[in-house]
Amino acid sequence: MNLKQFSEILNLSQTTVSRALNGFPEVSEKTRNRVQSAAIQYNYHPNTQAKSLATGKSMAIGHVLPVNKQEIINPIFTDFIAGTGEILSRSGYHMAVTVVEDEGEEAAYRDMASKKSVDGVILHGPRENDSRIPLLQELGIPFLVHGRAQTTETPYSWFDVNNCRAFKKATELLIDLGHHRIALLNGLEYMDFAVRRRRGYEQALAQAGIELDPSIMRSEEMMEPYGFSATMQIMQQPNPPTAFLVSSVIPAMGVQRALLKLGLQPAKDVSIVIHDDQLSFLPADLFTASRSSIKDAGKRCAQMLLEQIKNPNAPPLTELWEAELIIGESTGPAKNK
Amino acid sequence: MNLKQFSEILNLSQTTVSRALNGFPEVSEKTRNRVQSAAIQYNYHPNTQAKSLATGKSMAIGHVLPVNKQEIINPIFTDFIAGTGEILSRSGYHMAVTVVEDEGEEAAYRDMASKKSVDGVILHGPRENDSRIPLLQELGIPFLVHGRAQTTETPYSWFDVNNCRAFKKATELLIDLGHHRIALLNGLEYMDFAVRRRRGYEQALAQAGIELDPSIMRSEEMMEPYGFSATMQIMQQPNPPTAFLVSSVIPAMGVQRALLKLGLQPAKDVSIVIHDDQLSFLPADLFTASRSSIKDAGKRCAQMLLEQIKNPNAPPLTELWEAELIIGESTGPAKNK
DNA sequence: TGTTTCATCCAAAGCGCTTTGGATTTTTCG
DNA sequence: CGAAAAATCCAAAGCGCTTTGGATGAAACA
Repeated sequence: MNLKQFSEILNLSQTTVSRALNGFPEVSEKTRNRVQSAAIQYNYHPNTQAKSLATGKSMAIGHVLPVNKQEIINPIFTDFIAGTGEILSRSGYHMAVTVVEDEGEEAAYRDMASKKSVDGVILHGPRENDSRIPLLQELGIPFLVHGRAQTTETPYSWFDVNNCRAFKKATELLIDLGHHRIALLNGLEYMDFAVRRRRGYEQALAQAGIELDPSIMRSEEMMEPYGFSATMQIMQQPNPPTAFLVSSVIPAMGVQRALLKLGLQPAKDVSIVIHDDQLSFLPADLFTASRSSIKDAGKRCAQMLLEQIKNPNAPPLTELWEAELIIGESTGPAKNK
Repeated sequence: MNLKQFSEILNLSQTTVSRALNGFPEVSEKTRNRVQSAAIQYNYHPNTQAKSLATGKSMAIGHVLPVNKQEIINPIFTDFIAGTGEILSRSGYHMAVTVVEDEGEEAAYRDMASKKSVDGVILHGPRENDSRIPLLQELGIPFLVHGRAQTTETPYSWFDVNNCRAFKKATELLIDLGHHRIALLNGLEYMDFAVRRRRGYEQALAQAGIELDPSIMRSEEMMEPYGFSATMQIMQQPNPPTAFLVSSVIPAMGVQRALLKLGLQPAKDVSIVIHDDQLSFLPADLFTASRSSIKDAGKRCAQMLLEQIKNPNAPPLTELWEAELIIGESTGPAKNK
């Protein structure tokens, strides 16, 4: 059923029907009600493409997901879009997801711009210096960065969690518990968030007068086997740490597996603090954690992007959330030697 | 830049340019080359909406993701779309992802049909008797089910892994190793795949003359804490099992955590066999597993759906893959009492 | 040379919607 | 009651593309 047919049923012009459905004031309440209930009755929805073509808005926001060399997509993405999707669908938007190999990302954005296939974009996983930001600015697509890029100085909109502070506090907690050798299992340190996390860790150690020891610091993609093997290795070195600071629940599962395998009890023998993205399928209360919901982040990102699409000339929006420090069962006082 | 402007640059009609770009034979190779290289030079891409409107194809395929009461989206979705997306983008399609609350799913499909916003749909997580299948048939949207629905008898296209056989073989493996008390940690048993898995387990036990024992069988959403708590509970019952058959790597991580915590060694004290969807961020070789790549499934589903969109009157396509049984480090002979 | 065929290109009609500018009807008020 | 103002509705132009049904010119043939 298209507008023409639908308006003939109602004995109204296409104009009036369109206006009635889109909330314009030039139509009486009586007519509007009649139109709206008929739309439900006949299950009439305007054709998406035609509407987009006429209005120039695609009513879609894009996610470009790079599949990296290891062929994995970051699993937090699932939770993120659960949040984003909820907000967007409430506003009549949908999500256009494009999966690309790492190098194809720029082409994907150019494509979107040229085809006018999305009204805005959420940028994932910003690097310290991220070329996608100037690209999107050049292309004129409204976008919101989930995270930040340190070295980019032209202003842009972002939403981030205070990773530096979160890790500083987490480290301080461990220090207060008497830990002096604290291992850091960080994410890949070309990612902006990982750099900030490391900085927080370093600041806390410096304040306490503890020297950095690269032999108990690692930086890799946040997968379970990474946590396991790093822990096995680090714990079998001379002078092993008494605590681990881990960048995500996923490698933390590996840390725990390693400790148990080594006959060590979490909390009692070795403390663990993690940054917890609250992945819904992994245990929540197991670890002491700086917690920050990825799903809520998704929601907020969607809201901010929509706001920006609405008034494109407003200055960039930025928002920084603090992580909450949650004491779980994975920390305890350092054992005296 | 739109077609009009672009064709003026080339001193050609819009018709000729459109035909040159879309591979029609009525245009000389010389002209085609000229047009194609100019398209690259000026970064001309046809407007998506206009093209869709004119052709009647949206060049999009839809995923509807229900967020369940626990507010989680199945994490295997990430790996699945990594596969799907790769195939689709190669054919010029993109993915439209809609997140809905459980009840909103039907409305989401009706919406898609009425708005003509997608050319096809991939249906996730079929129930034993799934009302979405007749709905999509009624709406006339081409669709492919990832999985099957036992009790639906009108034919439809599906792709599935032989869950029954996989679990039968896995159970037989354990039996051959001398295990007679085998716990089953299944997924939610209103899901079709879970029913089939249970059936495989039951068949193997029956063949070996082992009676079912509901006290060592569980059925829940496949999350890590489920594996942990079920294992703790089951192992502390009288006459605990010597082996676990687990529906996914995620709860299996919990099983392992529980065993280690109880001071039991996987493989040596208690064997574990899992069904492994090869989630890229969890350990792969840790477990003996019936393995089947979710990403490859995503690829194949995309291909099948595209084929179906191409010839809509062809009979439904179906494909059943066998899982591979991989011997890992989590199984060993049953201990003699 | 005049007639047929190809090869090549084009003008214009849609696809289903929004929106401008105007027409028609109803209400208001001196 | 008649004119002006307000309320309500409509015809038609466009959004940027594809595609039908010709038109045009070059090559082929007799």
